[in-house]
Amino acid sequence: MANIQQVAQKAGVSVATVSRVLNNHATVTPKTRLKVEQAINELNYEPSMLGRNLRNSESRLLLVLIPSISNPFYTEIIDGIEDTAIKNNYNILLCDTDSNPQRENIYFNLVKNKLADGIISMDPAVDMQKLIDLAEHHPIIQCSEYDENSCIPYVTIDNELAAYHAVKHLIKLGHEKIALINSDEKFLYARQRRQGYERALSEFNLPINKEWIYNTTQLEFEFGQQAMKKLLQSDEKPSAVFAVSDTLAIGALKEINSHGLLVPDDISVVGFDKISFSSMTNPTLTTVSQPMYRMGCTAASMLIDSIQGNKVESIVLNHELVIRESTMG
Amino acid sequence: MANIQQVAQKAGVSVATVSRVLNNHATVTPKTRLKVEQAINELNYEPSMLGRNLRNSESRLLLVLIPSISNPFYTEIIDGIEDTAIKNNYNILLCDTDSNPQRENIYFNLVKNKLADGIISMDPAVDMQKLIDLAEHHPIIQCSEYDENSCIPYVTIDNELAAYHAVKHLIKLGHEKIALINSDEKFLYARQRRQGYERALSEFNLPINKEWIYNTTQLEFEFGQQAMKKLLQSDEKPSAVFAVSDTLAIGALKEINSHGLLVPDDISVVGFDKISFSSMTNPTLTTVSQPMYRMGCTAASMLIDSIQGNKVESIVLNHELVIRESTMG
DNA sequence: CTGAAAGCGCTAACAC
DNA sequence: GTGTTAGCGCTTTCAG
Repeated sequence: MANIQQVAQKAGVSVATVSRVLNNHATVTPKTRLKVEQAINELNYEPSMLGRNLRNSESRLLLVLIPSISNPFYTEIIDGIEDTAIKNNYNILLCDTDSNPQRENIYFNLVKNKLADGIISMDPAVDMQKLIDLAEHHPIIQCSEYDENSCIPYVTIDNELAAYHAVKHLIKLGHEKIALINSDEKFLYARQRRQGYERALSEFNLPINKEWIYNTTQLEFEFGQQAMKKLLQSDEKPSAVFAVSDTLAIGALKEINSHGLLVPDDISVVGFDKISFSSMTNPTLTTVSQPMYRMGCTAASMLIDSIQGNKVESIVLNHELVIRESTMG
Repeated sequence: MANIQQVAQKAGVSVATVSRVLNNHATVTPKTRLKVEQAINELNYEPSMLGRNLRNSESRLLLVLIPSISNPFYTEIIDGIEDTAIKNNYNILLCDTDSNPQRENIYFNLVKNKLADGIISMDPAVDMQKLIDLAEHHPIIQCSEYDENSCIPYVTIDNELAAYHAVKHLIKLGHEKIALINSDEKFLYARQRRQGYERALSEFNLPINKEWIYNTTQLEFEFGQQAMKKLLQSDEKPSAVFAVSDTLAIGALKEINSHGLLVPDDISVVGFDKISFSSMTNPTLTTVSQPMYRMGCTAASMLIDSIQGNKVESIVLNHELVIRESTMG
């Protein structure tokens, strides 16, 4: 692969001039510019980002940390991030951390080592202390998941309010025995959604029954099934279930089905995230929709802003309750 | 951020010695090594990959091209790639091409520009000519999808045989009216799977009915629904459906359901890929399982081999038919 | 408007 | 064992 030297030689100019042509520095005669462009074409030359980045100490690469590529929730957010990044002449690097600290470390090092300019973290299981340390010297944005105590900017929705709305919807339908399938409450969003759940119940003077609250360790379908199985064993069966993730809700749906019960006639179900599969279930799933694409765009804009040395403020976006068959008695 | 110079100065040695310590070149006195390590710690020094890569002209980054992060089929493959890459001290960069040639270009440039050492392409819609051109100077492996005429090495399964097995399974169950929901036959796997479908029918002297063959333009659920809708309108309704992707099969399932028909009693359904959702549907889906994790591992090994200058041979792995409720009359 | 030259951070010959 | 130095490919002063 040719380098800038060879192009310069072929064009009969200096490397500086070639560089000027490459970077559109207006101060080049059309004639020399033409010569250089010809040489570039003939040699099939492509500038090396490595040299450029080393010189400019920037990589124009953004890291996006996701716990697992298999969670469909992230799909649209990433589209938003990617579109915005490309628009600003950045590229993104998807980092599947698997919630594994060792992998996490690798990606953090990419930033420390100047191979990436900043990070958008969407991993709820991220090592917060390390992220905070990194944020001292490098631009970092949290997306969807965040830490309220750190001063790392974030973009998210109001999880408490969203959960409140979901549960209130069930109450308005006449449900009084509403179960909660929550994920691990070490995650902030899990704690917030539980608060919303409890607030809705309290507001309508419904008791909070511990037997109807189940915490899963993970978000895969199977954990939703397991949770539902347990809930169906309780002394008094709930008549509705709010799951903090569509994947869990879909698992619950499956379990309810396999017990010969009907949704929503016997039990109503509400999920969270509006993943694409949620309209393929039978019945289709009522769920809380986050503005995922916009969330991604916002996070990317914030990160790029931050890279360019600007101060950025955290943002809370609006959610929306999507009512479908699983709550349409 | 400190650089190697400052470390050398602080430790009272030369940069070469620091470099030796960093790269574990045994020829360093324990005493000096200690001094250097101390300086590294005090300065919080992290070597810059940019400098290192420029010097070594390698990035130890592998590009993985996927058409869309939302297709669950790729999840496990990527796990395999990632594990193997990390084991060999490489990192991977997930590239969501969206089957958009412009994005594709960006990623190709990363390789040309030495920011990545090689590519694993899983995008069936990739611009083959460009890929072939790139492969002349850069290590490239095709995974799952491939071009039979290029000499780019690939790892895949025998799609024709897999489809043959799936359809034969339906025939053995007594089905004679078997529909095919295929994707766009500009893709090799689509052509191969159709061949397998036709071979099975021919072998049992079943006619090939054009009305029962439907080609979708995309793989999302909705396209499976649409296809099934069309098939249910045909003069003679099929009694079984083979879809070349689980996502399509799930869409078909949904459509059959919403017509008040039962699977498998009225219509049996077979999918392809064994994505995680396929066990969450009602009924669970019979499907063809590819050894995805191993496929990913293999692709990564081949790529790394290729980067290290070795010749690599294409590999065909075995598939497996997973029989579940959707064909258990 | 263009060229010469320094230097980004690092590694590997080559000396000593 | 360790230091000196050239150079990876590029951009950007500074002169002219």
